[in-house]
Amino acid sequence: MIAMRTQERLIESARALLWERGYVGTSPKAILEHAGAGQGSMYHHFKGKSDLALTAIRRTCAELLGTAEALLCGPGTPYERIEAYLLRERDVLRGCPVGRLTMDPEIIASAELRAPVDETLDRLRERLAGTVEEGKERGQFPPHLDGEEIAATVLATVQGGYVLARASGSPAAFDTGVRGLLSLLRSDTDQVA
Amino acid sequence: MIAMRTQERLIESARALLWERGYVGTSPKAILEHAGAGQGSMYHHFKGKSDLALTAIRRTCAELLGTAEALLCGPGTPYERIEAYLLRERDVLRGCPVGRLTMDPEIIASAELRAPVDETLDRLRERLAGTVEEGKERGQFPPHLDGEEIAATVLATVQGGYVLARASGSPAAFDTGVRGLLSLLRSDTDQVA
DNA sequence: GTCTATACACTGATAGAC
DNA sequence: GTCTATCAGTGTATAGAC
Repeated sequence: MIAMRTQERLIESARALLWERGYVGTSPKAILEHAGAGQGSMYHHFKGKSDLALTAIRRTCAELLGTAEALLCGPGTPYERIEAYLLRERDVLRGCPVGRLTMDPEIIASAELRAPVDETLDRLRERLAGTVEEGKERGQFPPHLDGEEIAATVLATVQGGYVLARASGSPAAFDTGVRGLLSLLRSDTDQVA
Repeated sequence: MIAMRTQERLIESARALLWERGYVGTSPKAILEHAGAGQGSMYHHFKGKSDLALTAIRRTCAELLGTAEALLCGPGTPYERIEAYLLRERDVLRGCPVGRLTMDPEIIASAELRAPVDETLDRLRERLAGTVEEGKERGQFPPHLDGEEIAATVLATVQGGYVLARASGSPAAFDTGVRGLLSLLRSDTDQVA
């Protein structure tokens, strides 16, 4: 945080605290202390808490979408790309920095704050759905599977995996759920390139 | 709330607010106002906010577990029971009253508050795993599926379904994810009683 | 048992000095 | 741009009257 401008430190501090404590659980004071800034700085660069949060959330969403799309548009067969997305390294116990926001009452109550979250998960679903459809065309997945449905299942398994892991205090439950999903997808996979 | 004793009204008010706003987002004042009680009542019946929350959480966990086990131990084949659990009526946009607590930093930071959440989701997984294993014995599911893994996948799909639904502001995403999961389970199902 | 009164820190925001 | 000072309201908890 040392070599950043104050505005930048505020955004990064807000991102970290929103991930850890959510919107309701994050106070301007906590952000300012984390950023090493005085009370007035935030109100110079942003209209208030929600304005700073919106900037932070948009950046987090963009980053997450970039990471996921890189894997889903990368090399390999459709199954392999979905597998890569599911098995990618994650800080499981911290939860999903985007998904966790959906449990925050003030994020859901604000159309503006919810919008980037909605858009991010929606694009991820589209990308996953496209990958499944491509797998069907290539004969890797059977035609009776629905791309949109499987996409939602894959994304839900990931988001719910975080819930199970955090409840148990261990990443194991996340991995177990993912392995189960992969075994179901493999059952349907003709091992064809 | 009219015919209840004050203590009971406090617990039910805490349950409602914890579901809607989480632990961090729920203040004693809000609980007292919702319950129509004065400031002192809560501190007569409970040691403080966390003590009341613990009582409320335990009751919510017991209720959820009861509902789920009734379906998973009910009539029908293993597949049908899992289907009944997945398709049961839910207030999807409100989220899971137990699962949402895992995104609360103060619940996770407290071993005492996290314990009932952990135990509830763990028992649910065990019950689901047993159901899958039973399906394997009966020849309804193929032997290569792992009961524990599929149980985690099923539970994660439900928990993650809430996330997708709340993000999009519509229950549709939950249903889509569940349909995808059921289609994967059916692919592996020999339609045998 | 339930109430009001009170305490003290924190919340989100503004004013104005530098 | 950043700071300190200040504000009205809220958060969690206690004291003590009834």
